[in-house]
Amino acid sequence: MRIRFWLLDASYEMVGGVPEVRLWGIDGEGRRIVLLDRSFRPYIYVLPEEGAEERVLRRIASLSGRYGIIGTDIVSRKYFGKPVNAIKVTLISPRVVPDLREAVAKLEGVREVLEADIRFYMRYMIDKGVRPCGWHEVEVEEVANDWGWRVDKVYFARDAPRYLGHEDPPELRVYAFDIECYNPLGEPNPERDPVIVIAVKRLGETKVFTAEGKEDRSALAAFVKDLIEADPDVIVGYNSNHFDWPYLLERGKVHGVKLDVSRGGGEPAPSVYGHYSVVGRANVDLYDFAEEIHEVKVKTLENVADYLGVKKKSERVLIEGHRIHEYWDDLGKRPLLVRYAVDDVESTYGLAEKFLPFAIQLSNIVGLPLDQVGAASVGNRVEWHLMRAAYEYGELIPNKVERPYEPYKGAIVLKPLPGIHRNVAVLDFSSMYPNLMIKYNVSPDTYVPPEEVADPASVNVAPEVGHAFRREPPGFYRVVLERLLEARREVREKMRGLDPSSPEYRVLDERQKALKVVANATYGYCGWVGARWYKREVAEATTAWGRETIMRTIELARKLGLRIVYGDTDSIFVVYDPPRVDKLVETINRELNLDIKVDKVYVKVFFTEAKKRYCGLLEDGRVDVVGLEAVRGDWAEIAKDVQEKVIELILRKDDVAEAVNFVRRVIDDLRAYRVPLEKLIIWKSLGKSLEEYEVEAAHVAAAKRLMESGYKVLKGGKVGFVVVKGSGKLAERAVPYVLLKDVKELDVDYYIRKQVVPAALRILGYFGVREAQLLESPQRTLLDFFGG
DNA sequence: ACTAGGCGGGG
DNA sequence: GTGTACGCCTAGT
Repeated sequence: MRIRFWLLDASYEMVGGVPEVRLWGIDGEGRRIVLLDRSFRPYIYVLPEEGAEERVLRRIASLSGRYGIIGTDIVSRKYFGKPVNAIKVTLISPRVVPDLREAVAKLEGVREVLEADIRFYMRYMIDKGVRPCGWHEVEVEEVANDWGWRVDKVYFARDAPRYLGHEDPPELRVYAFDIECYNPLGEPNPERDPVIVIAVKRLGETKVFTAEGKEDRSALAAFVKDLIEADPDVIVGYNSNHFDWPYLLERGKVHGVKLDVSRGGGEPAPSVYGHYSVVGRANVDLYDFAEEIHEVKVKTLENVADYLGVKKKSERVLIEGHRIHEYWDDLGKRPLLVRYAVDDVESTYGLAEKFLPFAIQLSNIVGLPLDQVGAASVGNRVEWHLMRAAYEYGELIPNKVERPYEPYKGAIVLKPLPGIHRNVAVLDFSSMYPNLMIKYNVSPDTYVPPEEVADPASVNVAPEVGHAFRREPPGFYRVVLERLLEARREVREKMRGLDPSSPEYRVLDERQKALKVVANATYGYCGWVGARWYKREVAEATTAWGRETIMRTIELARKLGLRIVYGDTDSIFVVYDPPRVDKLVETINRELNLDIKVDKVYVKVFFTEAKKRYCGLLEDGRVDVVGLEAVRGDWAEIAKDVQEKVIELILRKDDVAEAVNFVRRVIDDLRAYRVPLEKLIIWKSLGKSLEEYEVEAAHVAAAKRLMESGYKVLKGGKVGFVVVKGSGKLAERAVPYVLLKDVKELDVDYYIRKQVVPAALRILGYFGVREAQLLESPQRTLLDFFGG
């Protein structure tokens, strides 16, 4: 019998002494299935020293019995592009691989042991061309569900699954959950504090399980029962890998309640990249995807849901985390806490609808299972994509090696022409670094050390740095990047014929975004010292060619009579003259064989003296703010608001006087404590743990005060503080806003002189406005006095 | 008056 | 644990 299935999750177990790969999925009729394959065996590669093949082979053979080796074959592969003979050592059990690796590495004549650190089910998927979040077909035999797995069908594979494609993903059953914990002592402790509310949501239904007083055993059990009954394909939470799951599991231990919610039996288990694995389902922590939204500074669930239009903050219950226990203890307020949990779980479910389509495409492209792809770092995503490509390309996968950090030169940023410019076009190279790597065949396997360059005509030599790369054959990075960019072109081509509101269009759009993300991240990856395919020369040559490209573009633009006002990395800003710009685009296309296009046109754009800081009014009326305080997360909201308003008045109305008066009014409000506390909080993140700091910065001092008050402050966390009156350093006056007792303690003068005034002057200074002017009294209108 | 540490956002 | 360039704050000398 032949079936089609869409792959959701992969796992393996040893059964009767052999490894059994389990592919959990959904078939063409919507049945949940598991496919068992016992035919695959783990292997590693041994790279012998020159001429040592036979010797090493014999030595490995002598280890056979001890390690369960069932095959040793000499195979031809490539290693950094060079043909090599490697010994492929096949064995029975994946569990023995680490030991075998160590034993073999010690043998005389062994240069390197490769691919001994690849998880067994990943190895299976790579070798069989099986892809998560994609359709496959396979010849099967149905078998009895002896273990009581939570699936409709259990099959034995009679041959290898054949990958069909990623189109038409099935309808997934999504289950969102969120817990609230009793926390009278600040941070809740799972050994002591009960889970008081568990809110869950699936399609069309929201439920709440609550503790009885401080007794949460039955709530826990009811949650487990509900989850099993819902039988979701995807379980989503917000920060669930780092809070909800570990907390629930601890509570389960306290009560002896097993959180046996997987499809194969068993609890969620800590796994790679810090995620929890629920066998047969995809456990996705949406926080991983929210992290990539840079527009939201403090990535709480309510902020992210608000930003994405999933649930407005104004239309939901908000409770400060440290007050949750008060709402539980006060029976009158308990319904509010329940509503809060429901708002949270509805937000989580809404985020799943926003993020999952992208996550699914990313998973399919890089080959990591859906539950891992979000948790994996960018570097790991790129690397898995490369590892898959390496297999197809006959290239051995290099080991991870520890290397010292080596800095190298990056891109060019032009000095802006300060002031206001009208009608400015921004010209952008599309995917500049990937295209340069393709164009010049930049790759670790095409790199030719200086002493080995025999024929200068056969290599591309990078400007400034002089690194040489063979023109032919195509390097590994070229092959991979060409494939990605080509796939993206095809997807975008298909999108053209579709209705943008159709589900098909949405899927394709998410796919093209994922393809772009992976292509663009590949350059950063190649310059990361932790990368398997790291090569400093590759990264260094790529940026050198980037600098050359932008400089030649500037030259060409000038020759065409275009006036350049700014440029950064892969873009130039020119006074828009359509015929000349068209000519430039065409010339670059022809002479550099690269694609540049008009990305946007500013009706007006304003530059200060500083690079990477400007603002502009777009043709459609929107205002872009780049790099300025208004868009930075480490300035008080009041300063950001003021700057944004000043920018609007300058760009839209050319009204300096009105802008000045606006700033004066805000200063006046500050002096009278008429500004809400939220607008005075300064958020900064902790780049390291508190002990590691060399200087006592304000946010570090504030974090220490938080710690003393019983809050947990971790590396990577954000600290919100306000500045209070007093003498001495800022650090001595930085108080966590949650600990502020009276707003009258606030140092409004600090906010005026160090926040509002500098932010306003960054713009207004260019128009001759000085600090003293801003500090004068505002002209108040009647409206201001009578509740305007 | 100066440098260094620290941070965040940009391309 | 993707890269470098950049500006600007405060601490510290």
